[in-house]
Amino acid sequence: MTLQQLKYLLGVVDSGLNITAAAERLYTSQPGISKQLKLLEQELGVPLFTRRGKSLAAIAPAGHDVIARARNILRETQNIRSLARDLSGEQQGTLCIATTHTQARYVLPEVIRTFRECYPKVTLELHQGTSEQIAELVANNQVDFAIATGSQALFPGLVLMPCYHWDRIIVVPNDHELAQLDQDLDLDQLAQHPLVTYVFSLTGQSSFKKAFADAGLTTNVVFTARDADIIKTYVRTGLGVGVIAGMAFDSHDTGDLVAINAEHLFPQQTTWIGFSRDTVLRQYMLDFAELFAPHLTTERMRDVAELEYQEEVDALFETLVLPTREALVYADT
Amino acid sequence: MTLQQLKYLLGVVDSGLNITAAAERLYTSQPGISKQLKLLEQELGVPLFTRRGKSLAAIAPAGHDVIARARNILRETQNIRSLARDLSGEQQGTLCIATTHTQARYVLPEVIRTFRECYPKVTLELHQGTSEQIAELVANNQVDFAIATGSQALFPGLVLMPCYHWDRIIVVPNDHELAQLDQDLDLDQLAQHPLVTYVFSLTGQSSFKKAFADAGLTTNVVFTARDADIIKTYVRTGLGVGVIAGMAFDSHDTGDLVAINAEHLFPQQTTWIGFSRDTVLRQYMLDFAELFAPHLTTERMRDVAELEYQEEVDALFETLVLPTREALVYADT
DNA sequence: CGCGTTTACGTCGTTCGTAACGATA
DNA sequence: TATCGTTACGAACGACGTAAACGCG
Repeated sequence: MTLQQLKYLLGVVDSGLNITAAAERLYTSQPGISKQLKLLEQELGVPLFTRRGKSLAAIAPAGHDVIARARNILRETQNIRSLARDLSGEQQGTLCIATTHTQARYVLPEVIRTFRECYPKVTLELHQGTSEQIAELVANNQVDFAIATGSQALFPGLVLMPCYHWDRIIVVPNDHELAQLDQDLDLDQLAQHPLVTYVFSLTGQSSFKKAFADAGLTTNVVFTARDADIIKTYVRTGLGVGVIAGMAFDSHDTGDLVAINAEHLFPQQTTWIGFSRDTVLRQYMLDFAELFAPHLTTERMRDVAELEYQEEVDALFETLVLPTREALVYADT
Repeated sequence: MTLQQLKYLLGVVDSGLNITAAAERLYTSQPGISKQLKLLEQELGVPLFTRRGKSLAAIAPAGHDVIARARNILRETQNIRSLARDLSGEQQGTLCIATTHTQARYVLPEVIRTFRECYPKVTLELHQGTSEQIAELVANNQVDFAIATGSQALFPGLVLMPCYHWDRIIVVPNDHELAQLDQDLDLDQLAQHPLVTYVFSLTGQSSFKKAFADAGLTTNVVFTARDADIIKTYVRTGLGVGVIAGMAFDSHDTGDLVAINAEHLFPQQTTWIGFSRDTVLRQYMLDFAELFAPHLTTERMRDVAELEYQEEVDALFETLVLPTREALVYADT
């Protein structure tokens, strides 16, 4: 058994049991992988795959176990490398983040700008996707950090640390009747308008629906989108009243849109950052998290990583008063 | 980084930083290890050891981290091999048990006899030692099972499963005055005699002292030994009254010794068997445990291995009525 | 006939063990 | 001087890549 063999094994599995594809991904020759796979199976004395003709058809029962162990092993080799690089003062590396559109578009740019100044040699990889896609990346150990809001249930293997609170706002065109209101809006009024908001995923956005349901109101959601830019576009065309994340309204919108406070209408949201308990974080990763949420000090994160259960993590952060997003504005882009 | 390099690394560490010794243990040449170690350090860019002249003096800070990860990696390779061997119906292997004298001498022989009949090709390794020595072996992943009584605190990384209950008995020579008693002995009477019993370790034997202390009595322990054989020897010479584990009194003793029931004097003891949560157990290992304690079925053990905390394990077994040792007698040796 | 895997084979790099050297106590 | 680690070197092995053959859809 060799680390290479295990690496090849996972490469093949992650390429959909296509050896040729795996060879390209791993920058090596296809017969080489084929041979090493055979050697591994031979050494273990168990077929790891079921084959149809010459092709790999599926993962054999034994394969699943072996693959899971192999992932642990390769993760630990990565951990060793990370440890060593950090200790030798190496400033190069990769920071891989999976996050939602809102974070990627409205929150992270400034954080990343600062980060790049501190660590110009670190390659940044930013994956934007739905909560489910983020969870997928996390499950395969393909990202260092996941940043999202709500939907904690999707990330069982991660340590989730709350970063800041935020509230929704309502956006309407300048000339909309709601723009003229001189008192606080209430849910009744809002429910009388066609609404444009985020796609209802498992992202905890159901708190949107719930707010109306609790008030005994029915809503008329005429359009949903994944990101605030599209919502704003349709709000501008007069399709309806937009409900978006507070930080998604910026100075460029003030010309033709008006933001209306909705703190009192919907529950506060919490954005968190998560990482895998069994992955070693490089110093620059910890520093990134601290840039993103200043209360996430290196020390605190290392403490948190030792905890076994998410409940303990939550308990630790419960005593902290989290800032709201507004309090964290790094600069106005 | 190679699995070999990691294996060599651990070999050197486990040989007290002596490369020559590691080479012998690993059945390879000493320069080979030397070179691979250097290559590893070079690849990682961090010294893993501090050197005094040419000799390895100590493990560098980076080394500790790397070594810990390397142990995880090698454990997982072992797990892969175990899985594969089991799935391919291989009946060969090694069963390594660390246990106390009482178990090794009075309980295990019969279990092992049966086990060997079922699995003649499995090499048995039995290490006898104090609780602390057993804990040491366990910590280094050198045994599959630990079997002991009490002292659960010494084994934080293990899943401990209770096997059976037992009580102490009192042994005296045939002609001793206590041998003539026709009623139950009480602590008062016992305290008036010089006592011979087990060494007080952390083995939970303190319940011995505690029983007397709770009754407001002081004892006169004139001799302690690690094993019942020695205690019985000194009891025969008239040194004092022996207090030993019930199963340590067998038919060979009936000629010149008398056993007196002491169930009502001291709390009941529980013997457990423990294994590491992150080690894959071969089928024959599970079968051994079941031979040792019939309620430890394969299914139950696999369930228990999934639990994160010992408290959950305890809870699961709490609902079971454990047998006493006597109920488990396999045969009289 | 194309796609993907296996087989065959030559090349290259690496590991291994022996032997000699160096350093340390 | 004895012990232990490093360096040097030749032999053997193993991995890799190219090229060709094979099976399957």
